[in-house]
Amino acid sequence: MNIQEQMELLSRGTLEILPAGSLEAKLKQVKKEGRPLRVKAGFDPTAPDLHLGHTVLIEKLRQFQHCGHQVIFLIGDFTGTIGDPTGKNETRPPLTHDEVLLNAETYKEQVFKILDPKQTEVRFNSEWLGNLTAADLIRIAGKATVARMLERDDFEKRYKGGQSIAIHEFLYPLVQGYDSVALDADVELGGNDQKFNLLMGRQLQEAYGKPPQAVLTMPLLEGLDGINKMSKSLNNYVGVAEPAKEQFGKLMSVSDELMLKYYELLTDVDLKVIKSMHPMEAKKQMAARIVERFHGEGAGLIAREGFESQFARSEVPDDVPEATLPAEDGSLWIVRALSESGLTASNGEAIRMIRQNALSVDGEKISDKDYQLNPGGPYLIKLGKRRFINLSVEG
RNA sequence: GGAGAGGUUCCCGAGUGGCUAAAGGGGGCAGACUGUAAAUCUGCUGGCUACGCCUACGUUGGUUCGAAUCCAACCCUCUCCA
Repeated sequence: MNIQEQMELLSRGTLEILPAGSLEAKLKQVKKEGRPLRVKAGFDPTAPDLHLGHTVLIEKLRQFQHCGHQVIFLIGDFTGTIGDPTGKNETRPPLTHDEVLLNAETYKEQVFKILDPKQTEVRFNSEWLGNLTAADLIRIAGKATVARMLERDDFEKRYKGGQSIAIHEFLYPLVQGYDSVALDADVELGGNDQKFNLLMGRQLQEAYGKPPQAVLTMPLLEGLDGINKMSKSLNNYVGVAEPAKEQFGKLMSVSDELMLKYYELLTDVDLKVIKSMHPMEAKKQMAARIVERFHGEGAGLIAREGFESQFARSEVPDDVPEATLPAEDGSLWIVRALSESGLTASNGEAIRMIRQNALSVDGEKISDKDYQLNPGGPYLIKLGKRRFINLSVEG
């Protein structure tokens, strides 16, 4: 692929290339040197699952590979073990190194559904960060200023908004930037929220006498709520490893407006075509496409059929879980059945659901909270639209 | 180190002695409707086989018939000054 073609592919969907023209310059340079680009992207292994938000970046990495370049999939195991000690609203328990490594394993598994392992170098930043001395760290810290740190959008907001900023949070960008120094990255890829950190990488590379990396930022994918960025902690995500049915259902729950953004960032379909379609049909196709990507050919159609049967025609899905509970005094109180089987979190919730007319047993609406199940079954218990269980009662 | 503000339920945020399981909003869940787990509207949103009991307003004690509300000590956060 010539440089022109590469630029076209690589810049599609990107928000910014910093500094402008740097990527093209890098491409020309490595071509002259007869080597591939070293393209770095970092991932924080604080949760075991990758979600669609991450795949925006991973897709882009794959495109780099398609152009023949070397991808460095960097796992932030060192930073992950420190955890986020802001402590106030989001007290995240710091992970142990073992937990982080375990998460990293699942990352690899998931990420190679998209990336080519032969062109991927998986690295852990504890390799070099773990060996830094206090003196080293202070030397790195000397390369940046507080005023510069406060330019970062989220720091500025928190600072002005009277929220706490712990000192070590200033160290994060530095440490992350140092990764680029250690890895001799030519290009670093990140979400738009990482822009500051990515640029810090440039600054540090220069300070250490190395050529500064080109920076590529990608738009952040909004979560299912359409407001916040997709993240596990906000529970507005679609996980790469989730069951097809679950992914499909979640994708169907996005607003019509958000659907367009998903098409834009997660597919290569022409948006004009989508806008001319019926929104429901467009959404079903979007969900199916994405499901196919992670579950293989045909999975999208199966998920779609399951969805239509369960929600459009109110049929019972075919994978209803089974459970057995013992009777008490000859029968089983329905409220206890619901809470014990895990359909509801408590008796109180079960009673509320019944009062709201959400319960049916074997297709019959039950509105009496004192309803008893006789020994036998299995009873098909349905709570709301999505919770099912086949429950047997042991006499 | 000094002066001030503050810590409330999943989140934000009212509440300054009993009417407070605690306004309002968000989120979540349910119902109706539909074009879908969109949108909209309505309701519910600590636990307990429950007209009652238990647990909850940073922590621990205290005052009081009675405390999220008053007092004391402590912990934590923010602002200004140094």
